[in-house]
Amino acid sequence: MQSRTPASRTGRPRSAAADAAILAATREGLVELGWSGLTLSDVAARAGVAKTTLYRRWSGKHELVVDAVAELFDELVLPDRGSLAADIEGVVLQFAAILNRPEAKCGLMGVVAESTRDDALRERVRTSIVERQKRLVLAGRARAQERGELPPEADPEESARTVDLIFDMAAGAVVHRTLVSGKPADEEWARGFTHILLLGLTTPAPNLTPPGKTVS
Amino acid sequence: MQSRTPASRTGRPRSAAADAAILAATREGLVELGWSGLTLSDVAARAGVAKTTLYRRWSGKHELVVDAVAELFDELVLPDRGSLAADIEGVVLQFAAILNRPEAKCGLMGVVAESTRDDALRERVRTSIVERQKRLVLAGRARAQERGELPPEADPEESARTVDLIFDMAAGAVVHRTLVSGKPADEEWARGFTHILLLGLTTPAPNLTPPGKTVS
DNA sequence: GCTATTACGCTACGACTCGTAGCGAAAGCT
DNA sequence: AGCTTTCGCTACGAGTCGTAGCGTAATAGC
Repeated sequence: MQSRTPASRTGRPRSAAADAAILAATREGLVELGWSGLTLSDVAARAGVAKTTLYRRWSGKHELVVDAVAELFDELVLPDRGSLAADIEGVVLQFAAILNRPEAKCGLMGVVAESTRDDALRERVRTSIVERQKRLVLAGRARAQERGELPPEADPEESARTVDLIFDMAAGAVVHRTLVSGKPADEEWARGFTHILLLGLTTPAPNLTPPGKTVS
Repeated sequence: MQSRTPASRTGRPRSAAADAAILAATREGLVELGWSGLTLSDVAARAGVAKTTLYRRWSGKHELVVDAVAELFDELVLPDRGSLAADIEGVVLQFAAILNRPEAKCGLMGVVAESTRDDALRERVRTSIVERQKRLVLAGRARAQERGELPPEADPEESARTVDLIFDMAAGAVVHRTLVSGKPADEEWARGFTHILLLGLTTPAPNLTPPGKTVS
C-alpha cells in the first residue's frame, strides 16, 4: 500500500477485502497477460472494483505489482532438515518453486526492469521482497552455528558482507537458471549448487580484505 | 534481425546503416525512457527512420531490444591474468561493468520479463545473448586445465552440467547484486565471489548424482 | 438517529501509443 | 533501359492512460 491509513480517521474505512481482491486479480492478470500486457483497467474489472479505486491506493502498475508479488515470497520458510547442506537445498528448492509460477516470474522481472530507472521503486522492491527474505540466510547460519557446522562469526562487518554475497549467489543463480537458461532448478541442480556454495563457506577465507591478491 | 535477407535478392537492398542507427537509437531510448517508456515511434524518430521501416525488420519492441542489447555483451573477452581465480574475477568485473549501463540493465530485464510468457522470445534471448557468452566459461576452463589448475574432465555430460551451473551462478550473482541489491559488484565483491566459486570447483565433487546425501 | 467525513462506483474525457495500409519515390540488380 | 524491393510519409481505428466530476455507501463522533 502506498498511503497507509494513519491509525483511524473519521469516515468510511478502506475495504480490506478490496485490497485482497485487487492483489489477487493482479497476479491473475500477470499470469494471463504478462507484465507489459497487464492493464489496470483489466485488474479493476477482475477484482470487481472501479479503476479509480486502484489509483486511489497505488500510484501505478509498478507499485501494485510489487505488493502483489511480495505476498508470494512470504510463503518461504526455513525447514529443519538436519544439516546445513540440506537446509540450503530446501530453501533453494522452495524459492525455485515460487519462481516457477508465472505471476512471480514476470511480475518480479518487470518490476526489476523498471526499478533500474527508479530508485524509489528499487528501494521498495528491496525492502518489500528481498530484505524480508534475508531472514532465511540469517536463521540458517545461526542454526548451522549451533550445530557446529559453521564457526561463530568474528568480524560482524565481514559477516554482513558474507550474508549479502550468499543471498546474491543463491537468489541470482536460481533466477538465472529458471528464467534465462530456462531449465528447471530441480533437486539435482540444487545439490550441485549447494555443494559449491558450501565448500566456499566452510573453508576459511584466506584474504577477503587484506593485501593484494595472493589468491593463488 | 528477424528476416535475414536470403543471400542476395533482386531489388533495393536494406540499408545496413539504418540497422546500426536503429539499434543505437534503441539503446539511447532505453537509457532515457526505460523499458516500458520506450516506444517504437520514438526509436524511429531518433534513428531518422520511418516507423514503418522498423516494423518491416522487427516484429515488435521485444525482438528489437534483444538485438540492441546483444551487441553490448559481445564486448566481453577473457583476459589472461595468469590464474583461474584472476581470470574469473576479470570476467565478472567486465560483466558487471556492462550490466551497470542503464541500457543493458533495463533492456535485458524487460526482455527477460516478457520472455517468461513467450517461449520463442526466451529462446532468442538464450541464443543471442546467453549462449554466446558461454564461450568465456569454456575458454577459461580450458586455460585452467592447461595450467593444471583444474583436472581434465572425465564425464562429458557432467562437465556440461557444471558449465551451466557456473554460468548460472556467475551471471545470476552479478545481476542480482547490481540490479536487486543495488550495490556495486566491485573488486572486493568479485574477490569474495571467486573465492567461493573456486573452492567448490577445485574440490572433487563427492556425490553429485550417486546415492542420497552424504554431503557435509 | 443525525451529521461530518471519507471511500466507492460510474462515466466521460483528452492525450497518447499501437500496428497497419496505401501511396509515390528511391536504390539497387540484370 | 526494366524489374524488384525498400523507404518515407500520412492517415487510420483500436486501445490505454491517468484524471475529474458526481452521486452514493459506509463508517465515527455527537
